[in-house]
Amino acid sequence: MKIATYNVNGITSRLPSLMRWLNESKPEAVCLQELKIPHDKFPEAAIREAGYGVIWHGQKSFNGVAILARGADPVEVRRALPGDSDDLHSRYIEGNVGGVLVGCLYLPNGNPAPGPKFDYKLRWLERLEKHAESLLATNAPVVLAGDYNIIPTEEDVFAPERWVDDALFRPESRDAYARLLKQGWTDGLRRMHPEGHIYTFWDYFRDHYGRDRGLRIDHLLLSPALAPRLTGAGVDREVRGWEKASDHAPTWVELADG
DNA sequence: ATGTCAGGTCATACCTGA
Repeated sequence: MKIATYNVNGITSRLPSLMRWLNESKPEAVCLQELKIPHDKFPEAAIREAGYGVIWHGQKSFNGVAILARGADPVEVRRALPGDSDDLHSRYIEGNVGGVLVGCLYLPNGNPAPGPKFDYKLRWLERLEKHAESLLATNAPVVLAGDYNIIPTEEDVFAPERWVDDALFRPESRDAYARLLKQGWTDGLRRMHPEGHIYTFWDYFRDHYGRDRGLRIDHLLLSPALAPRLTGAGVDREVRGWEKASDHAPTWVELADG
């Protein structure tokens, strides 16, 4: 099965591209981020007409996450990251798809750093680490997929020296990502492609896509029960070049039947 | 410093977030 993550940067603007990509790529499960739409305005009918069941958690203007499942309805487990009931951002949803527990996340950007937004990012990361640990303790096949807003290493950014003060590349962010891997999670893209630049995001500014000045910030982390089934991984980077594209490209892993 | 999207509003010009 193919499991993908795609930050759509506004599902209203991206609906035609999303439909085209679903039809061409036919992933079994998809995590969407940055829906940027009120919960009751989500285009559920269009998604279902494309052959996907869906659960989502919208929010006016910002954030918003969804899980799509081809020919089935995801079975929702939770729609918030545990650990702070006062955090009302729609940034996490979790559900079962085809025997795999899928956690769909949109990690806070955190800029400017330092500052309250960066503090929020670090608190969110602490909660994610705690929840990820509890998921590992179940020994279930789990994928934590989404826009992490973290550049894991210097290989994952076009000009690392320019990003040292950015919340996406600060040591605190990279260290948290490294701690997730140390827990036992496998970075699907890097496991299949250990060397070289892989980008999932290109800024709208200054023709970054045309000049391939990108970042790798969309990740799919596989639990030890799932990692042995990994057979492929990639980025549908041509989608970033389509008309009215998101600044992110769909990113995916392929898994053998369990 | 530059500059581009998307969504929203005390809207047709600015604001925030990214």
